[in-house]
Amino acid sequence: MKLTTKGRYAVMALADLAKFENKGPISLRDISLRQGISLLYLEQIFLKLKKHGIVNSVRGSSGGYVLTNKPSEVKLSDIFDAVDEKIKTINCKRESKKGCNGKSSKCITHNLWDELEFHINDFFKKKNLYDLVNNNMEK
Amino acid sequence: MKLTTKGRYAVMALADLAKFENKGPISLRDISLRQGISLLYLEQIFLKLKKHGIVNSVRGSSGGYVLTNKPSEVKLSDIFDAVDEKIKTINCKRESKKGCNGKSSKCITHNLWDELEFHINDFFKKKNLYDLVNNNMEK
DNA sequence: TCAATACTTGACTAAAAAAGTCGGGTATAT
DNA sequence: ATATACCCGACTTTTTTAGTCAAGTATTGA
Repeated sequence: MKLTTKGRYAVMALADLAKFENKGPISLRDISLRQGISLLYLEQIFLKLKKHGIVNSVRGSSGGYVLTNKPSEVKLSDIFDAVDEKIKTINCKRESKKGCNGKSSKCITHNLWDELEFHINDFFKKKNLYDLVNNNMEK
Repeated sequence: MKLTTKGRYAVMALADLAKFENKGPISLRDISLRQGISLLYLEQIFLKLKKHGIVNSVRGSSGGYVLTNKPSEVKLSDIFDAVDEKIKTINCKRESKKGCNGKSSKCITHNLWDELEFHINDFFKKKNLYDLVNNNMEK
């Protein structure tokens, strides 16, 4: 069980963005250098972040990206959502073999995965970019 | 972010074992049929479970596997451990590029991943096979 | 005894997903 | 007008996961 780089990079990049918020648009090039993430990969990630309204872009030279909202309003769960970092623990459904067809006759561990999913999502819903940058990690 | 089948299958199979505990050794063939998991794959998984002392084996016909300890004493974290389903969220270390070399100068999100890891592990430490089989999921 | 059952082990392979690249754009500030 | 930087789809490589195979060994029951 692990996070993909996409999710991790997205959070790192946005934390970087939050940190330098007051400097106007930040170019991906800067983030790439500071965080050691491939520029081309970052472009891919920011495309998604933009589509989901988490960042806005400014084109042209001296352009870059800015956060749409205040860091304290950006939940980490929103970020993971945007880059398709889903918490998926059940694929019982695929195996039509035994039990777990959704409604009745759930497989023996079904509830467990449901609960885990909730537990993790809950964790990310409680954190925002402001917490991250200011190291407010005691929540 | 997702669980691998190895971890899921291990839990499912052991829950099955716990359920039929009083019937003596349970063969992998039975588990395979009941849970719809490939027999050959189960063998691989149970090898690991045995190495980690979670199950014992009885050879020969009418042999099979039994739980070493009572279901209530088998934490899910032990199971995941045994089959290498690790919760690994950080690999900051690989990238010697920027920050996060362990001690000082941790990367900006280092604490976050640490905390997540703890959070998930904690979840699994609180659950055991008995809870699972008896659907004691409110913990 | 001997055949059937079931565990043991390492190596191998196929398939899927993740990670990252490429090429050719478009917009804008200086 | 030119350099900077976002935009976008398609592509390739790498890694991991999932599952198979072959060749065993041990034990029980008929």
